[in-house]
Amino acid sequence: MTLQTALKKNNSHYHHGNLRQTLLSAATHMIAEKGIESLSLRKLAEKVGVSRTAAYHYFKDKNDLLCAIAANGFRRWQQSLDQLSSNQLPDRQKFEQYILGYMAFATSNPEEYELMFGRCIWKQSKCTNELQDISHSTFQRQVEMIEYWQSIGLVVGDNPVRSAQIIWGTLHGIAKLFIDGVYADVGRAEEIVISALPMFLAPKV
Amino acid sequence: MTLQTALKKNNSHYHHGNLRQTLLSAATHMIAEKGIESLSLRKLAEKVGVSRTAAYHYFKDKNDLLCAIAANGFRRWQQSLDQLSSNQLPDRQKFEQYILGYMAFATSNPEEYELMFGRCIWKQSKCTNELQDISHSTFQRQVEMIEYWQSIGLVVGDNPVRSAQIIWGTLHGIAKLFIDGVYADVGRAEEIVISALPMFLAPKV
DNA sequence: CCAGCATTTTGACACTGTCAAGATTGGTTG
DNA sequence: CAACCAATCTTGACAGTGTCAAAATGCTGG
Repeated sequence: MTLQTALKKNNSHYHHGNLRQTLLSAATHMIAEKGIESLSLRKLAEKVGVSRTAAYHYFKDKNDLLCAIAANGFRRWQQSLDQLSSNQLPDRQKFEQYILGYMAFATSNPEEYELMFGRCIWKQSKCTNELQDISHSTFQRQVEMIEYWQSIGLVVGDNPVRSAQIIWGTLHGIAKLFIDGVYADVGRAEEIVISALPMFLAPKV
Repeated sequence: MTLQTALKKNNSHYHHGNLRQTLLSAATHMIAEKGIESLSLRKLAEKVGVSRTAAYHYFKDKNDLLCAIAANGFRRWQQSLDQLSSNQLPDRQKFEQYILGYMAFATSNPEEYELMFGRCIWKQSKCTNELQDISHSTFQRQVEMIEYWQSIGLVVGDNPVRSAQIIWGTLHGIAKLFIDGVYADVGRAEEIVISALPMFLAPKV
């Protein structure tokens, strides 16, 4: 195409250089803007200024690309957890921050969140090894955090895995009801999750 | 096509008679079998033995068809609630049955559940009036049930709407983690939700 | 300078949802 | 009974999708 050729003349490389990264971030932006289901490889390619099948050299599939985006999401969330772990707040506040942080992460990147925890990737069980690994280690880490909060008597229950499942389930459920549009007004999510907090805390002695 | 004509000769009607209902139940079965995303109007039409665009006389859209299926789901769930309301169990058991019933409904009709509460319909806010109405009345009803359980001191909290949101959120979250395949082994769902039950109950006086 | 390699493009295919226009039929009215 | 009408269903067509195979392009080491 003449347009494409002109564009390439301008940027002056047929070999893009870092196409994989470019595709990833463009796709991430498009998804955040218009939603997962309206991302097509062809529109993505056009946006990046490359031919429709160029992505196939870096990603096996469309699914493979989505997995990579989800993996990035897990990395970002892990950084959030790092930051939380390293601050000096008392445990009770830390737990509260964890809850609020989870909700904030989910509601401010709803499409990425959907990719990370939604049916789109997990249901068809076509999950990349990379994604498998990082998600597992994230889950593991959350269990450990809750295990600690439980061991010091902050959180109810005697089975840490079980408590983690329930707490995570609650956060996930509330987040999803908002993200998926069943509940309107995402602003209320924080409010709700704060109300739920006492439910998780062990009765004061 | 000769084949179609032959088939029609056999069944001997060009006018199907109750195509709408036939489409609905065929679609419901296909979805339950192969998942929402692998339902196409064309495959559905072929299965029913009708041309690809026949459905458009009864449903505005593919989305419209999905909404109708979801609405049926809500009707089924309301029947479950009817049955629950009309039995003679003590309140505590009734609440437990509600929790277990919700989980059973969700995990035994995962695709229908996804249609009822998932992003597919709600997110794009292209929800039928019919679906809007029946879902609203279902939500309302659940709030009323929880309001009652709260008024008799069985369930924690002082704000019934809020409690309903949280309890529903928890159930929804756990259900979805299984349905979407984040957690494997759906059999464990019931186990988990039973562990969560005490969390909802007011401390015994 | 050229061969080989990584990278990108072109062409093609099957599949999807959906619209407009035509074909077929059963029921109603004269 | 016949003729029309409205409901119902089909055909044709179009744009969009993911993906594969084969070709084209540019870079790099010998």
